[in-house]
Amino acid sequence: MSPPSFFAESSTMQNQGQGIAPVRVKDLLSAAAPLGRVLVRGWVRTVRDHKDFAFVEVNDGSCLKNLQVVADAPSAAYDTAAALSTGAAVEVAGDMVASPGKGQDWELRAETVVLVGACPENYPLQKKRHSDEFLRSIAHLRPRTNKYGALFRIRSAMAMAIHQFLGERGFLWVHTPIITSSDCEGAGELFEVRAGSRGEDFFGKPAYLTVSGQLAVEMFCLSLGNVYTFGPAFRAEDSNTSRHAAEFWMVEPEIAFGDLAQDMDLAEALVRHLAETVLTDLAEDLSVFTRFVDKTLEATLATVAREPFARISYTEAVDILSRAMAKFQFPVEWGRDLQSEHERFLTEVHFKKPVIVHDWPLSIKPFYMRVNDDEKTVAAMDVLVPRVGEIVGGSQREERLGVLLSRMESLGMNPEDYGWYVDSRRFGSVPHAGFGLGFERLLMLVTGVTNIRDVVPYPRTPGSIEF
RNA sequence: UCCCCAGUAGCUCAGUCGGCAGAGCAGGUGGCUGUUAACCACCGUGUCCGUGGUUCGAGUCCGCGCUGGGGAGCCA
Repeated sequence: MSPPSFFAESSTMQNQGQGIAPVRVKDLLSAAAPLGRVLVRGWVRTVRDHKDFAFVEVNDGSCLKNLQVVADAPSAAYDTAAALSTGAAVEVAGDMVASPGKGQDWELRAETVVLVGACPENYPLQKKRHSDEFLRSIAHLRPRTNKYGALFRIRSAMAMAIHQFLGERGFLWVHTPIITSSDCEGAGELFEVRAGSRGEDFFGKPAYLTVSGQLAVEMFCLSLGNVYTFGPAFRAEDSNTSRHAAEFWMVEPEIAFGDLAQDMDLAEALVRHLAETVLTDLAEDLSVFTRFVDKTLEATLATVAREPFARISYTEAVDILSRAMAKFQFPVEWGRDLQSEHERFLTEVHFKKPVIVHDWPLSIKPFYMRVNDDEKTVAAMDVLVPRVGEIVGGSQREERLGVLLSRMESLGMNPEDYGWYVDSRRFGSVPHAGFGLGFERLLMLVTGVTNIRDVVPYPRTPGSIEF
């Protein structure tokens, strides 16, 4: 049972419970023994009223299950309960007793039922399945459904698990800036930031929303040791797909004195740990997705969590794809980037589990990735997972000043624009490596949800910022 | 940004060859002694996405636009 509510004593809300501390439904339903007189607050999912009694299903968001409230007639509690409608907010006080009916262990025998907030008949959520498209149009109400309640509890738990996993391994969380000045971090179009009437004058130079905290966090890696960022990133790309959003969250660990092998080890350990966490700690919420979204989800997650990822070089990947009998729309040729269909073939058809592809052609990767001895490839790696595709992208960073400068030069970049970044290679440079894990793509992996818009509370995509 | 598909009641959808706008669910009313997305009976529901055109007549055919979805590119 969780600790008593912080608000138990200080609540200003007038309730009928005569000072009883409110209890969350999750704690009530998991109780081993009767809890006596309790107070519950939540939202009505459905009402079944009969002549002599009424059942009210109350959900307070703490867990998937509803609490069954029973009100006997004749009583004021019955009159209020029978008149409740789906969506109404209620406060119920009564005795927690073993349920004589089937389907639940406990139920709340209501002494008082208070209508906290009424809900009229034009409430959009009904006691039936709705399409994801419809629920997306009422994003402010969809967390009241079973599926999205479970989704956002899982989202919170995954974020917590990431902090815990990295924290336990000595990684420090660095809050890199949301507003940046570098206009060429090597990834995508930028959103420009303006300050009302002062415009660009506010910072004295153009400012943008960050596309990645990597360059900034590298500096802290070279001072604090192992570090990570975990926060929002923004891309102004006109991407209209189920896997892209203009605002999304990324986890970006950076390993001091680390190489590509350690980078792959950490990425694999993190993804496997998160899959295991969902399977073991979030089984109830996960069941929604196994039942209604993807019947094979648990098997897929078990494979992710418990089998080592395949690891192949880019050159080997090209070899496998060239020999594959599958017909690809796009040609496979050393030096070209892998297409979605190629990624899916590797992870879904060939290996049937997550695959790490490492050592990519230098010509298709950004300036900060470490050049290998062959001078044709860089120490980069992508983690590909079934259904989602690329979930992690990372590399060992180029720590040699001369090599970094010549890479920037050959890409037409001006090192003076990155003075602070280049400085780090001048003053006590060390090998280091890191990666970015797309948080929403991780959520798609662990829930089976196929549209990124459905794992974000209020999704932002081109032409869409309704909420 | 490109290709494809869709838009009809609050929701999910049917609507034949161009000829009076339909069903289920939700909602309302009543009934029901333990229900589980309860059940039974009865009741209401429309800018057929918008706009222009073809036609005696358009939900239906054609053009344009908007919105949503699927796929591609880019990427996390």
